[in-house]
Amino acid sequence: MASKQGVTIRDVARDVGMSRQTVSRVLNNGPNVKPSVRDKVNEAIERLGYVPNISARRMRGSRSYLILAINDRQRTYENWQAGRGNDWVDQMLFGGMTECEKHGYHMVFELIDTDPVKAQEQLFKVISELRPDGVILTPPHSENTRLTDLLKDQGIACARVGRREGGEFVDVSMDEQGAGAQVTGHLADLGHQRIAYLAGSPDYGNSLMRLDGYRSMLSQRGLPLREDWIGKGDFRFETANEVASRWLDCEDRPSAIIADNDQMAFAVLHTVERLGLKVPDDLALVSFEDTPGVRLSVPPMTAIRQPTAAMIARACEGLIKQSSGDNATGCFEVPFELIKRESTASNGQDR
Amino acid sequence: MASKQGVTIRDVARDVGMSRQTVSRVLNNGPNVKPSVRDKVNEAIERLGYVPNISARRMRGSRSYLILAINDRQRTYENWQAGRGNDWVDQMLFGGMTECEKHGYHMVFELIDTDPVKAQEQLFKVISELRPDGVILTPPHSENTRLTDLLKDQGIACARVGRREGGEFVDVSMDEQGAGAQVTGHLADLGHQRIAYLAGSPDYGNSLMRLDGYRSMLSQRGLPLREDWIGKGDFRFETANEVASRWLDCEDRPSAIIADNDQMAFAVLHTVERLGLKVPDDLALVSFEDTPGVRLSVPPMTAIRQPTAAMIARACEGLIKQSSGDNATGCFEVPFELIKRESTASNGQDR
DNA sequence: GTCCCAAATGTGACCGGTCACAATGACGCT
DNA sequence: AGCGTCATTGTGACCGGTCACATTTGGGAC
Repeated sequence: MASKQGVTIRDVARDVGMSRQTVSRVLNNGPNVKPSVRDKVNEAIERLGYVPNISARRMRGSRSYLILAINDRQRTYENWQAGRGNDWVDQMLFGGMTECEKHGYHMVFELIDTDPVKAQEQLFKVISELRPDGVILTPPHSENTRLTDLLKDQGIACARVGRREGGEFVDVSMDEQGAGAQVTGHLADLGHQRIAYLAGSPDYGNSLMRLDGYRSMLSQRGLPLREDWIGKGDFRFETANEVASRWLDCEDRPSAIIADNDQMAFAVLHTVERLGLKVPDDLALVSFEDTPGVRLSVPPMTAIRQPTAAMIARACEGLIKQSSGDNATGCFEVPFELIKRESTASNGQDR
Repeated sequence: MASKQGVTIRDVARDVGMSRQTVSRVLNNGPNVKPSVRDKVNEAIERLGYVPNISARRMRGSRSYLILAINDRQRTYENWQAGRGNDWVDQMLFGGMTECEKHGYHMVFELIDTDPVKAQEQLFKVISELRPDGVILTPPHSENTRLTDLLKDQGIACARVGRREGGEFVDVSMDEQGAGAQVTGHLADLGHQRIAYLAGSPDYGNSLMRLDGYRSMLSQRGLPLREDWIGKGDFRFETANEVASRWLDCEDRPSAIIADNDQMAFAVLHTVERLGLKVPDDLALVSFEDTPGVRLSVPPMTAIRQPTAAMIARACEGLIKQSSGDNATGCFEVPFELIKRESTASNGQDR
């Protein structure tokens, strides 16, 4: 049959007439290797098709070359079951892999429960088994201090997506306030003066930051701020529907609505349809979440694209640096993007 | 700081006053362990919080407890970049993890290039590093014989998604022909008698199988088969647009269209809109691909949901069995689902 | 030429499990 | 009691790398 294990470091060492350790030094870019030897070893590695075995590396060595990405099981399940259409993991994979590859790392994805205690048990098991060099926590687990404490205790580097404290972590986030401002500015640029904001939960920090951006941009552009046009939503379709109906089913209606997430944006679209209005002619619409549904709706919506891939890439970069000994902790912001689509393709000036 | 490695098998052995090997036997459900000893060991494992280290396990042992899932880099990139909204990896993760967890396995996702030679090099590198117990190839890599040959040569079990040969592989697919038939039957049940089929590429086997299903169901229901209502598409939006225009912009138009993928279904929707028609009142529409866009379009489309999660779960199950010694190769079909949504919510009888 | 120190290289142990095989114990049968 | 067989348990080696430390080499200062 087949050789279960191919070429080993000893084979390479024998080939070039050097010791294992010298080959190991070349592999790890260690110091004190004569350039000529380094070249000879590299040539032999190439020629023999030697690839170091990752399991063996982490036995005696301190690095495992694995980055573990944690996602929430319930959330993943719901997205899947409800067919809600989220490509979060797709983006994580793309962003993370691209970065990991550069450094010879691999990504393992794991689902854990939302319940903090269960989550801790599950994470403990996984990190004991795999001993990854770093763990990426995504919401809602980035908030779970049991997990961060566990990782600290086990001496495993940790990156948190959506937090901005830094300290001993690699915190990666986007500029929510700037996004709120930019969205509002975009609408103002189009001539809109009657811009409503359908907010998510006030318990959710990011939501408040966006709202801040909205407020400050309105005042910066000298536009009126109407408190009755700041809708108290809860990220859900139904609630947003009610608010949108109240706003739109009257003469004194806004010319643009900013929705805090995709579900609420859909709700607005739904209401608009029901009232016989048209997007973007009668109403400009922007979503704060660029999920597939938002991109493919009729009409496609202008949206803030959360830089998931870039955030995960940044997290990986930090964790890998961290495991190489460099201190890479801190709080990092990744640039977001405003994707302009048809839902804001009209001119707001004439209203 | 922290203890880099926690409890080892020797700690457990010492605790219960037995040898490492006995503990190992308990871990692996080996034979010939006295029940009382087994219980005592399990209790100690629980109490000490012992979790076997996966890297150490695969050193001398033959299993690595890793399943490697291969996705196409370009495809993933395009889905991401174009914002096309595919939740393929999300579903893979959900299906794969759920199965892997049961058996103490982990999933590693890797992206490789479409080019067959590069793909082979990249796969070689990854399997040399990780030595996974099994590899799942997804399209288009399930067709690449360089990869399957490599895996055979290296003695690594291989599952292929979307193929149906079996042999020495774990081939997992869905019943495309049945899906074609069921979709057609669903429309016939609603009273539709004028059902058109917008086919993808004739080079693509699955596409032909669906078409077969369409044909046989039409004849089974005694409905007319019009060759001019079998549109030759290429899975792309533009081409489908032309075909749909030709069909719909006349009096003698179909009352229902089946589109071979989501892009073509969107194209039909687009054409319908342009012509001032309505779905589902003037035309029933079904997509053969249940991507997020399809679920969230206006109106939401009836579609065949490709059982991605279930197929990956099945693949994992097969690979894990295979690495336990059982022969689990073969050709397996996973049940698909017809998701009925608004795009077929009208009665075709009155046409 | 000699000495010294740094650069370059080599050696044995070790990481934490599993394998192959040896050793012991228990039980039934003649 | 003696013996064979099978169930149960233990022992040393080993997987393929890296660590810590030992050893050799090389080049400049004296």
